[in-house]
This record gives sequence, structure tokens and C-alpha cells, in this order.
Amino acid sequence: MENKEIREPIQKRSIQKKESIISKGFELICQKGYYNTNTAEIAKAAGVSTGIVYQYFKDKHDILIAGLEKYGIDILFPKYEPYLLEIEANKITQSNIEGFLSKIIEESITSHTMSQTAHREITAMEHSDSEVAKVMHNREEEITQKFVSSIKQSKINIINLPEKVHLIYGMIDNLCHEIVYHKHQIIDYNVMKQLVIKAIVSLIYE
Amino acid sequence: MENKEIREPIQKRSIQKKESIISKGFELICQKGYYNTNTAEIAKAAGVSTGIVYQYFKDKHDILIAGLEKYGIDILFPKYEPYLLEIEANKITQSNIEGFLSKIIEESITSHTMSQTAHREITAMEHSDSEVAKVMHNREEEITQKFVSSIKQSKINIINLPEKVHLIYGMIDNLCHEIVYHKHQIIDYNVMKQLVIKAIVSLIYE
Amino acid sequence: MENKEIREPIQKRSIQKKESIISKGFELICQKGYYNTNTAEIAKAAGVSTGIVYQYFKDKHDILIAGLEKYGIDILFPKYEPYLLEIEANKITQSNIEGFLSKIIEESITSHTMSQTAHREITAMEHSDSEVAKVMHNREEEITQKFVSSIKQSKINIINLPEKVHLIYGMIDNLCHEIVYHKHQIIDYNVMKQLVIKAIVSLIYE
Amino acid sequence: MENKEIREPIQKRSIQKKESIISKGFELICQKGYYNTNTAEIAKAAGVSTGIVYQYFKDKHDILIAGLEKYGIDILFPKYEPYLLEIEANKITQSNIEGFLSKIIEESITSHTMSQTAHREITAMEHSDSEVAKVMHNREEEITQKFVSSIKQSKINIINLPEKVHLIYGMIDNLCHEIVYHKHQIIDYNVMKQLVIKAIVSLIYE
DNA sequence: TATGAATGAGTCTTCATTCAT
DNA sequence: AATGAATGAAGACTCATTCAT
Repeated sequence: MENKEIREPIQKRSIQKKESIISKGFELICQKGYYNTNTAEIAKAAGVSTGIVYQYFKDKHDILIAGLEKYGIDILFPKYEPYLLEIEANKITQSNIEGFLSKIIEESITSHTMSQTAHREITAMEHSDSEVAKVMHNREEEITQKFVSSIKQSKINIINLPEKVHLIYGMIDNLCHEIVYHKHQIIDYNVMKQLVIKAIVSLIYE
Repeated sequence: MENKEIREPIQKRSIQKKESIISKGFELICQKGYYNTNTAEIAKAAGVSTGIVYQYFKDKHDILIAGLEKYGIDILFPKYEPYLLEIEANKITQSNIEGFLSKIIEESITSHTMSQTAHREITAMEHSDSEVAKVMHNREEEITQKFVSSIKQSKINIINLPEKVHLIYGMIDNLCHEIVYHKHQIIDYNVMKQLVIKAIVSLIYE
Repeated sequence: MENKEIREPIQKRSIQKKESIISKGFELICQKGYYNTNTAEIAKAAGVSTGIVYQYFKDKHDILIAGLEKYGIDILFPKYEPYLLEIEANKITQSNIEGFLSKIIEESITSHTMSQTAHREITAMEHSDSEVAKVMHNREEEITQKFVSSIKQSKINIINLPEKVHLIYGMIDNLCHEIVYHKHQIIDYNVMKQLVIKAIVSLIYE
Repeated sequence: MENKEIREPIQKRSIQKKESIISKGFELICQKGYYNTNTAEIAKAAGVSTGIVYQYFKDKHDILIAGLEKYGIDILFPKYEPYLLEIEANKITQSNIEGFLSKIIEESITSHTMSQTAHREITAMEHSDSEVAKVMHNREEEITQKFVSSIKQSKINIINLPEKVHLIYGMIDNLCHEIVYHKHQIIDYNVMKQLVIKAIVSLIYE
């Protein structure tokens, strides 16, 4: 019940250790699941002793949160900056938007595929752990806002922008999710992809 | 060592016990999470001894799966039958579809709200547990197919029906999800709801 | 703490049930080991309910003891009667005794081989369970005495007969045991068998 | 899921702990039987927490095996080295061998008496547990070979040495066993001891 | 008599967290 | 600051035995 001293590392080596715990720990959690990863493993992977973990983190859960805060956005939308730049540079027009969206979707599928387990596990925790949810929620908002402001900065003028961006994000994410994880037999995902693109386009321009 | 004998209850009272373990156990798991619910709690909630649990279920996980198989569809789409009937009765037209969708969305929000934690936890497990994913996947397919066949049975003629149904389901689910769990500050959910409805309508009629 | 009523079956069918529990239960225990055989299995194998087991036996251990009392001798020295008869019929002479012993040894090896697990498990229990030891001890004594009296009945006159019979039994059992279970690389068991026979012969005749 | 990390202690105190778990655990197992000794007791007897047990040993069974590897030979043939030395020093002759054997037998009886329960339980497990059997088998072979090489080193020349050593070992063990555990009423164990000695002598010198 | 459902104490094992060094 | 040994509570699961029917 004494309030434990959580130390914030100052020395360079200590900072590296903390970083290592976050990155390696988060990696393990993403790979094997939070409940199937124990602190001993995390410490070992990070190349530190188990004791040190509890000097930098309140508890195991704290490592997860730190990982999310640092890497969460990569899971939600990895490599999104180029798209922002393209939008800001006013390169998106009604005539080429479908290609643009297609590119985004493809990239998104790739990233879902690559970090399949990570994405899976994080989404999982997001649902059962409110703190996780909060962090991811913030990250999501962050992304939305970045897109919103990028679009605003370009000459494209769209009403209800945040809502649309959000909706679009959801549709794409959904699509990727299914393609990568579930693949229902009855669904032709090429058709679905086209439907998604069309829905997005009409959402934007009409 | 030997493969344990899992008894299938025959007597009425025993069947009730098994049912009770499933429903109470599933409820607890939904409420508190799979890893935060222990078998003793489940047994107690079901009004049985811990031993009996293992006479009807292989292990703890087995209870979860049984719960999903029984109640999974209610979590995915509770009270969907009336809508199927309305569709089959040919009551849906281009002029009233918006109201229809609105009704579905409202109902869906309500149910998400009610079984918030359940939905949360299940989606969570769905991501980290392949067996859970499989069951839910089947349930999802079941619902999609029911809607597809209902629509086919009505006079409405739509191409790429399964894909569209799926997409629509995803959009609505997404919307509800956010409204109930995340509620981003920057989003006006009434606006978003209208956007979703419009997107759906144009998906169907155009 | 109430002294439970152990019923002694009178009706034919009941007697059969008790017999069945003993024989099937003992068989299972011999095959899989006492601690790896549970009462449910025994009941099932015997074709009775678990409840009935506790009407005829005080506890699980009691089944084992009953089994031993009934079948223990078969494990210690199966099919020994022909040898007794041969001895009693005065067929054993100094000139043919080696062949006689060889036959006994071979038979003994066969039976060790056949009921390998049974023998193993019983010897095991005999060592850790004094009640088991007692029963087996009695069986052993029984056999010894039978041989002693058979030999006495014949014209062979041997001093220190019980001791010798016992010693001989031990040597043969040892030999069989090793041949069947342990088989040390460095030992030539044919040589050893001959040594045993010689030792026995000189024990008897010199 | 992962293969657990079994730590090999380096620090002196840790090594002592591991030793303590082996010795106290093995002692308890020998005294009360493997199935009647639980890990909590072992930990308590060793003066450690239950957790530590599983850091040094894979599981309960592993403790038993470690105990056997360490103390198994003492159970099979305690204090056998002086005898080896006597043999090697060529002190054994046909005229004094009976005294020598008598000494061995007496010593063997003493040790059987002392570690009565240990011997009992180990022999028990040896029969029902193949890993235990393997370890004890190796120990037995070890002893046999030591005697064989000691005898070879001396001037005594004996054919079929390994077989004879083995046979002798068996006879002595048998004898001790009975004297300590079973003591049949009909047997005069002094007579039997003399018979054993004679049998051994004639095995060696004839 | 007989059934087999039910009990719940007891077992092994894990692991987040603390602490002596 | 760091180590990694140590803790012990908690969990899943088993099974001899009892009991309601």
C-alpha cells in the first residue's frame, strides 16, 4: 500500500533500458497476447532484470499502455503520412480519387497482414481494457484530425468532414479486417472493395 | 492421461445445470473478461460445485465457446427477425427505407448499449482466440445469409447482394460501436448516422 | 464418521457385480497403476454405477486388496500346479532336474512377460502399501508351503527345505524380472540362466 | 505454452536451496510415497516457497528423479566402496570369503533396515515409473561394473563374472529384503543366510 | 438395491511483484 | 541502479466419496 517509487530514467543508458522494455515488451504482447506474456519474458527480451521493470513501470499493464502510446498509431494506420502529403499537395481530384483510395486500401491490407497478430491483440485488449481503449481512441482521433486538417488545407471543400473521414476510416478498416482475418466464403472481396471505394467517393463528392 | 469423460446430461435438472453454467458463465465472462473470471465464480454463479463444471465441459474455454454458440448471435444482431419479416413482406421501398434503417440503427445502438461489456469482451476474444473467431465468423455469416435470402425473397433486386449486406452490416456496427463506446468529441453522431443511412441507400438503389 | 454399511451381496446378480468390480478393477489397476485408475473407470469397466462400488467396498483401496487376495497368486506364480504334481509324482530326479528347472524358468519368464504391467504394478504397491505387502506375503508363503509339502510328499529328502524353496523362488523371480524388464547390456542371460540352474541344483543335492 | 525457464542456481545459497529441495523432497517421497507427498510439503521441508521449487525443477516428478540420481546408489548399495577396496587389495581368498560375504550381508541388512521406507518406495516407483526405472537401472549397472572391475583387478579369475556378480547381488538383496520387510514365519533366516553364502561361494569357486 | 449427479477439498503449477544483496 | 532469487496467493482441474432420487 505504500506508494511505490516509479523512477523516471535520466541517464542515457537507463532511458535505453526503459525504451527496450517498452518495445520488446509490446512486441511480445502483440505477438503472444497480454495474458500469455509474462514479465520474466519481457525482461529477458529487453535484456534487463525483472526487478528493473518495476522501477520504470507500475505494473505489467503499464508496459502495455506505454507501448500503445508509442506504437499504437502504427497499428491503426501505418505509413499514413505520404497520403496526408498527397492530399495537402492538392493532388487528389475527383478523377483520380478512386486510384488514391485503392492505394490506401492496398497499403492498409498489407499492414494488416504484416502486423496481423499485433492488430488482433490490440483490438482485443481495446475491447476489454478501458485504458487501452482510451489510448487507442486518442490515437484514432489524432489520425482523424490529421486527415481533416490536411483535407481542409487542400482546396477540397467538404461538409461534415470529421464524420466522413471517420466513416471512411471505419469502412476501410472493416474491409481490411475481413480480408485479412475472416474471409467469408460468400463474399467477393474485389467486388466489396469496389463498393467501398464507390461509397467513399459518393460520400465525398455528392 | 486418458481422455476425460464429458457427460451429456439427460435428466431435466442436469440439463438445467448445464444451461446455467453456460448462461451464468458466459455472462460473467462477458462482464469481467475471460481471464478475470475463474471457474469457482462461474460455478458459484451457476449454483453448482466446481466439480460439476468439469463434468459438462472439457475446460474453462469450452464454457466460453458454448456460450458463444448459444448467445453469439444475440450479440452480433439481437432481435433481427422482425426486420427480416418486414423485408420479406415487401414493406421496404425506396421511400421508407431511410426510416427502416434508422430503426435498425437505433435498435442496434440500444443493444450495443445494453450488452456493452459483452460485446466488448467477445470482440476482444474474437481477436485473440481463433476458436472464438470461428464461432463468431459462422454466426456473422449466418446473419448475412439470412438477410440476403430475405431480400432475395422480396421483390427488391440488387446485384452484389452479399457484399452489400456485409458492408452495410459493418457500417452500422461501426457506427453503433463508436456511439456506445468511444464517442469522439469531434464527431457529431447524428450527422454521422445520416451519412451512414445515405451511404446505405445509395449502395442499394444506385 | 458414521460407520458405513458395507453390504455383502447375497443375491446371485449382486455377487456377480462384486466379482466384476474386483476383476475389472484389479485389471485396470494392474494395467494403468493404482493412482492412475479412478473409481469411475472401474465402475464403468465393471458395468455398474459408481455408487454401487461403495456399497461393496469400503474404498478404492479395498478393491485393490480384494483383487490381490483373489488374483495375487496368479501374479506370483501362475500355473504352478502342474509342477507340484510332477514333484509329488516323484518324477523329479537329479538327472532330469535341470530340464525341470529350465521349464519352470521358461514358464515363469512367459508369465512375467504376459502380465508385465500387472506384475510391475503389484510389486510397486507391495513396496509402498503395507496391506498389499501383507496379502502378497501371505500368497508367497502359501506357494512356498505348497512346494515344501509337495517335495516332502515325494521321496526327495532335503534339509532346510523351506529356506531353499524360498531362495530358489527368489533366484528365479529375480532372473525373470531382469530378463523381462531390465535387460542389462553387460549380462548374458543364457549364461545367467545356466548359473541359476546350477546354483539351484547344488543347493538341493549337495 | 512456451518451454518454461528452469534456472540452474549459481549462487551458493541458491545451490543450497536446490540441494535442500532434492534431499528433503526425496526424503519425504521415500518416507510417505510419491503420491502422498505434495509440493507444498516438499517446499516447506526444504524451507523454501512453493514457487522456488518450480524454478529449479520442471515438475514434482523432476524432484524425484534428481533425488534418485543423487541418492539412488546409496539405496541400492550403501557404503560399498570399502568392499571394493578389500577386493582390489586382494584380501579375499577362498578361506575368508564367507566372512567377507557375511559382513556384506550384515551391512546390507543394516542399510535396508535404516532406509526401509526409502528402499520400499523407490522399488515401488521403479516398477511403475519408467524414468525411475531407468535411473535405478543405470545405478545398478554402475555398481555391478564397479565390482566386476574390482574383481578383475584382483588376482581372482572368474568366468562369467558380470552374470555372477549380478546374481550374487540379487541373492543378497533378496535376502535382506525379506529379512527386513517380510520375515516369513516358516523361514529361518540364519539358515537362509548360510545357504546364500554357500551358494555364492560355490558360484565363485567351482 | 441401484443410479449417476453432485460435492469440494486437495493438487500441481504459474506469475506478478518484492526484496536482499 | 541493478540483479535475479524468492514469495505466496490464486487458478484450473481431478477424483474419492456421498446422496437425492
